[in-house]
Amino acid sequence: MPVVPERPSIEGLEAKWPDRWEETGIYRFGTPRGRAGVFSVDTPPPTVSGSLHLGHMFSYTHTDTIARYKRMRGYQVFYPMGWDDNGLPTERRVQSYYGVSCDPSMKADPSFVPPSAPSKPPKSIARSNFIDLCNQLAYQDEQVFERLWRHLGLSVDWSRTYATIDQRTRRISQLSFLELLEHGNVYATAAPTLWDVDYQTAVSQAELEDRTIMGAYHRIAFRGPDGRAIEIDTTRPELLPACVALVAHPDDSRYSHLLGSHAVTPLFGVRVPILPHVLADPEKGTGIAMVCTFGDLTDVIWWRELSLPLRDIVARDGRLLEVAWGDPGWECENAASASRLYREIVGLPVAKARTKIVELLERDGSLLSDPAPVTHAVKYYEKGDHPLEIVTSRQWYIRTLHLRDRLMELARQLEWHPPHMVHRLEAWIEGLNSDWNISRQRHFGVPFPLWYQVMDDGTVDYNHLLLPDPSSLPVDPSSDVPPGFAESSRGMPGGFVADPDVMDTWATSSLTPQIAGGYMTDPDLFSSVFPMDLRPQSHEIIRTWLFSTVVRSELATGTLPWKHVAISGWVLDPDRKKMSKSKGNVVTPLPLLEQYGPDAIRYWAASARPGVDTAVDENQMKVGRRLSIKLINASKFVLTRIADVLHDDTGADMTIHSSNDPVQRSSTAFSSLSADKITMPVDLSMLACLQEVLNTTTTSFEGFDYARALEQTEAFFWHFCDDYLELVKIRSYGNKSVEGTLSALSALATALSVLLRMFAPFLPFASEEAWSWWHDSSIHLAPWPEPSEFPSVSAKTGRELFNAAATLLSMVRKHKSANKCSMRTNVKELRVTAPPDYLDMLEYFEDDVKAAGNIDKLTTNQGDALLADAVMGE
RNA sequence: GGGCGCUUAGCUCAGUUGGUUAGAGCGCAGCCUUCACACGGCUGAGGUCGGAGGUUCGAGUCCUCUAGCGCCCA
Repeated sequence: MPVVPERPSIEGLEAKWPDRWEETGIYRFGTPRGRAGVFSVDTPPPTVSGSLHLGHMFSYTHTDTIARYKRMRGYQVFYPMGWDDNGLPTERRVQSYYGVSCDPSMKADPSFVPPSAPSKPPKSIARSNFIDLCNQLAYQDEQVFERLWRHLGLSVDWSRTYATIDQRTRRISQLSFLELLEHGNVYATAAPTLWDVDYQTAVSQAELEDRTIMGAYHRIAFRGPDGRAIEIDTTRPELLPACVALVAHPDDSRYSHLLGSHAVTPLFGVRVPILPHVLADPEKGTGIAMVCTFGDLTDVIWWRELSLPLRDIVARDGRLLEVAWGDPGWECENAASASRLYREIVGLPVAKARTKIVELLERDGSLLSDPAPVTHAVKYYEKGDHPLEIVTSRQWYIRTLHLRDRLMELARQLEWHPPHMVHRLEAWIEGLNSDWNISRQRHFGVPFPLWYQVMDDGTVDYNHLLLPDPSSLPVDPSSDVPPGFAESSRGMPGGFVADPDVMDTWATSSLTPQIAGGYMTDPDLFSSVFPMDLRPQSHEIIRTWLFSTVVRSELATGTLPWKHVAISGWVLDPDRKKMSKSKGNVVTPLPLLEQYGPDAIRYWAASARPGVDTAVDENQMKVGRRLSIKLINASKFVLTRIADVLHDDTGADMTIHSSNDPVQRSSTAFSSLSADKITMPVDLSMLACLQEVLNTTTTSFEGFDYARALEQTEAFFWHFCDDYLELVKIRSYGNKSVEGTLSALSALATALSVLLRMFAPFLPFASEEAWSWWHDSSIHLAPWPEPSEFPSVSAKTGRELFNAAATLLSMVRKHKSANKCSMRTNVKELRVTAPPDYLDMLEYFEDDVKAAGNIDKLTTNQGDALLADAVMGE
């Protein structure tokens, strides 16, 4: 039986409601009734390694307000949560948490027990034991995350949770790969690849970032065709042994006489061609550059476009490789001398090799001046600590370059909120310069579902793929065997070998609409939810997550994966600095949730405009907390008024614990109230104002502008409490006319019902609590308020009337405040001077203002402006 | 270097197609406690909208230039 508590409170609501919501399954998606009635959300799964920070609370709240609004609009809301647990972040977390490292060459230990404390130095363990630890730790983290999300009140359907490493995801990810393969959208090739030497894995364009670092130009002398020196500036002299050409701009008159001839490198005596290329920048250094395989991406372009030979000297660990000077591919003037010099640097990490080779050049007299410091932009893996190297290796690529025009078209078809965020994607597509490398030389990820034939001479035939039966997916090619082969022929002549790599984490997480929606596994579901209605995410992952998801959707279905994308800003620390672990200014959400309550955190989050970076602001949280309390108290007031006045002893739908003695009084109060009982012009006018606010709020929500919706609702609510409740308080007690009282109570009930529902997407706890005092079912399944719930409004009862009454009431308050009186102080006489149209309205609210202001007599005079002069009582 | 965004009260931010004396919250000041709310309420004082120029009867709102901050891309 619903009860209005005597002392309502927001304390403990976060412990009470999530369990009930779960028990009653109000957020379950259920069986779809067709695509039109569904609103589907493709939430980007948060990375579970590490901890949730306030930024997560922020952006996921934005999404939740939209989901709740759509649910109240009658949509079946498809809103699952996923965990992004595969990939490097989890590996790193396991390595540091347990103090272990993965050694793929070790055999699995079936009795392996994880170390209770991190071991130092890290203990090497087998790949399968390592993966077990990854799975275990990710699962633990996911439990913590889910509790936090529930605490925040996300209206997620937890029965549909997925993880990017789980069985279903691996199956869909591998199915999708085979589909790409079948349609020729993925290919493998040995090519120059951006490589992180610490993680020892390839890195894709999307994972790069430029960092400006200090370097130095070293001017070194090559021997020109006429024996004179050609001066070259380079920041990477250690790559001199890998030099394969010199390039100058074709229009650069300083070097045009040299083009087509050859130069000889210092120290190693290698004869290299001097060639023209437009990318040689005459402004840079001496204007003529050495091409090495490979110092940077421009080298790759020159190497490819000028058909230069390959001289690989950087190993995957970032150290210089052994080189056989004088052998084919390593021709030079004096192999013995080249070998002797190279021995000084072989095996060194590139940075050390650089120092050493500068010494050698200096000794040789080929270093023409002291190194000149420069700052320059260098490519890094976004998670890495050392500049990327470029190594040649075999990798799988998804074809994306040829899609550029189509992707641009798709980018513009998406509805962006806010719209200017489309530029981020356009700029990215514009700058695409390579196909998408999806091979990663890591462990905890989705393996490529394929093997290669080993020929009779023992070499691997990469052109001869061995594919699994799709029904057998997911497979792990390192332990499963291809159809028709036995495990005993693994690695043997005539047998097979597994592709050793796992897919880039984006290659899997780009499939979230397909994973959550059951692509190729649940066609009915998929057709009910795809393309998804909404993709919420933050702006820094537009080029990665959003982009890659659009690519995969286009390749799989030829459509966009979603209709709308809503971008959330970043959460900045209270000083408006970006939060980062290294700065130590990351704000953890749990203490704030406990201190202010989830509604307050949601209020702070929902107050931020879509896409706008927002500082952590505890003041806003306090305001949200106060709003929740106010909502509870106003609800108590309205419901108590209704029950106290209209109680009778026949019904049994409501119990009131009123002031002194908790008397149980039953009432059929609400059946006595209805829209047609609302007859008083002020009441009708207040509802007309509310209806207007409902209209604008609904429009805001339709445009995904939750912040404006909240602002509008909140502003009216304070107006309602400060002015309307005060105006009708006396009348609602029912000591004058029955008609006036019923009108006030009916209007209060209507307004409260509408306002609670308008707040429900933002303050799901407080609104549910107040709603539960007079309803059996959840407010979150209640319909969004509709115009038909409001009484019709005549010209006489238009929106001005309520505001006119509030203005006069405010003047009375101001007068009392200026005279340092209590608001209840008696006023003998209020003399109102006002224009005629105001005086016409006054008759409709005169009694209410007199009651609210404790005014004995109200007299009027006609005048130009509204004035009110109060004669105070004794 | 190219692009995007921001710059409005002490602070954090609204200001939708240009239109009456520019708004909110916080903070601040003053006042008010039986009768929904002290985990409160009321009232008030604070900006001429980064700068310069222009279009217009009229500009925070449009245009040009410019300064600073942030971000994206190269």
